[in-house]
Amino acid sequence: MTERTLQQLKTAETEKISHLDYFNIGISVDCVILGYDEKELKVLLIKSDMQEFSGLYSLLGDFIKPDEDLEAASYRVLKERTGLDDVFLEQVKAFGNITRHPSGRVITIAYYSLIDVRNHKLQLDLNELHWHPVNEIKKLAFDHKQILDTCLGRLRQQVMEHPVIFNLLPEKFSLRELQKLYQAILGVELDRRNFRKKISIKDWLLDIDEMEVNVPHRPGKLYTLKKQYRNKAAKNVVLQMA
Amino acid sequence: MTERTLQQLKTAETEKISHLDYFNIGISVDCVILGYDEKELKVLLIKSDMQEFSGLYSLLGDFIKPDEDLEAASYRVLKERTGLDDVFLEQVKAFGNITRHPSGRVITIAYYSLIDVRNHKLQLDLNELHWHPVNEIKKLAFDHKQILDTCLGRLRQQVMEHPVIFNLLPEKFSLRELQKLYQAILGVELDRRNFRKKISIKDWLLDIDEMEVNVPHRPGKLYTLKKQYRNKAAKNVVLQMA
DNA sequence: TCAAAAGTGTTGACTTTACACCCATGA
DNA sequence: TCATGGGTGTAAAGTCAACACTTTTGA
Repeated sequence: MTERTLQQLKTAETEKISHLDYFNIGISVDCVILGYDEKELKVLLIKSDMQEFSGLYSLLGDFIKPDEDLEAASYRVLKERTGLDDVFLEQVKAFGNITRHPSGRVITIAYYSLIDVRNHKLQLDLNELHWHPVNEIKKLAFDHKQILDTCLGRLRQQVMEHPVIFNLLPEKFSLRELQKLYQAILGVELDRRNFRKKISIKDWLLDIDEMEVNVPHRPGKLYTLKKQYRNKAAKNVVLQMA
Repeated sequence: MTERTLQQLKTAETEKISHLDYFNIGISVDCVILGYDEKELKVLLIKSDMQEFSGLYSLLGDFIKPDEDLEAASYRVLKERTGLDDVFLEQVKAFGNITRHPSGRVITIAYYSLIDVRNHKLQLDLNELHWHPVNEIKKLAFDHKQILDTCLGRLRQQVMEHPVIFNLLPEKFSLRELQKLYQAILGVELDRRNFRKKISIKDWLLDIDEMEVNVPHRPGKLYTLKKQYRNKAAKNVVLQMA
């Protein structure tokens, strides 16, 4: 870390003063913004600007404005950081340990978001904002590692029940790309034939009669998610016993 | 409603003044406290003391204190209302619509709790606090109907994966009681033989070599949940694709 | 002609469902 | 003796997992 960077850091004390309006209890949203780059699941992180967490990365978040819905605050964070506003976003849970924020009492509401990394040609280099492979993350500022893990757990839970994973892919994709993405999220190897069978039973995909181009092997068919499944809000899962 | 009751009601305005400390954004917890009385799943509700919701019932909740964990606040509400403190409690999600509370901006974090109704011989008659069959609830104060429905959905989701349902039963129970409880929660009829098979595979239960007494039919064996499953905190569900 | 992945079915193991009879108890 | 639920097994259907060969393309 350079001298210059050190001087720019806020302390918990200075942040507390600048956000004084919020402190009895402050409320924020934190977004686990996930993307996929053909190999790995990645999360968008920013270098923490708090001295207490110097050198660590943190999730993207902000305080909620008094006249702003929870979802609106999350969408605002997303829009500010990625330029995207038509994205999948789902609340996971609230985190509220007394000591989780060094500036004072801050309860945060965690969201996870799935975006197609090809859609944002944005200012990633600003603000030390970067994609990080989720599997390589050991430690984050605040309790953000715990938040990340909780959100990844929720994603794994949703992924076979609901067609949410497609938010991470471009509009047209091959079954190979889709399978690799499932494998990246679930952390398992899947049998190719069984995978294709399972997906075809779900009847989520539309065969658009196009083929891959510029692949160094036999091109596969391209598919797209059927329109009726392209909602950006998740539904509640209801499992049945019998 | 009597004249006397009307006079006691707070208005949003008076509540706003008395809770002024909390308002930029107020944060509360709301508890969906569920019990089971051998026939139905019931939820503990209190008659709303806000004029805006006069005649309606609401969940039990309170504002979070600045030095209090989210879970601690929920446990406090439970303890105050039921006298119980060793109960199952799990966070579901936060609700934060701008207009959800007439006194101002209040974000609430919803918990659901499972208790054995036989354990609390408490002051139910005070404060118009009563058990209500969940299936008969049409409308509640605030957005509490939505919160209730969301919590019930979460309960249904958890119930076959994790041994949480036993928190609603006395320590010793028969398989019939257990089956009826599953049916009440899931809203389905289950085949008795298949149910017993499925439960026995899970290996959650200990045969304590006692029989039901005072039943008007052949007494069934009594079981108890094995000690290793008797934790009061739920675990995250992780579903696997293959 | 090689490397890489596409495309495609079958079998056996396991899981789930549907279903019926006799037994023990209290009223 | 009747009503109620206890206790128990099997067969058929459905689902899931394992597995291999031929084809198409680009290098």
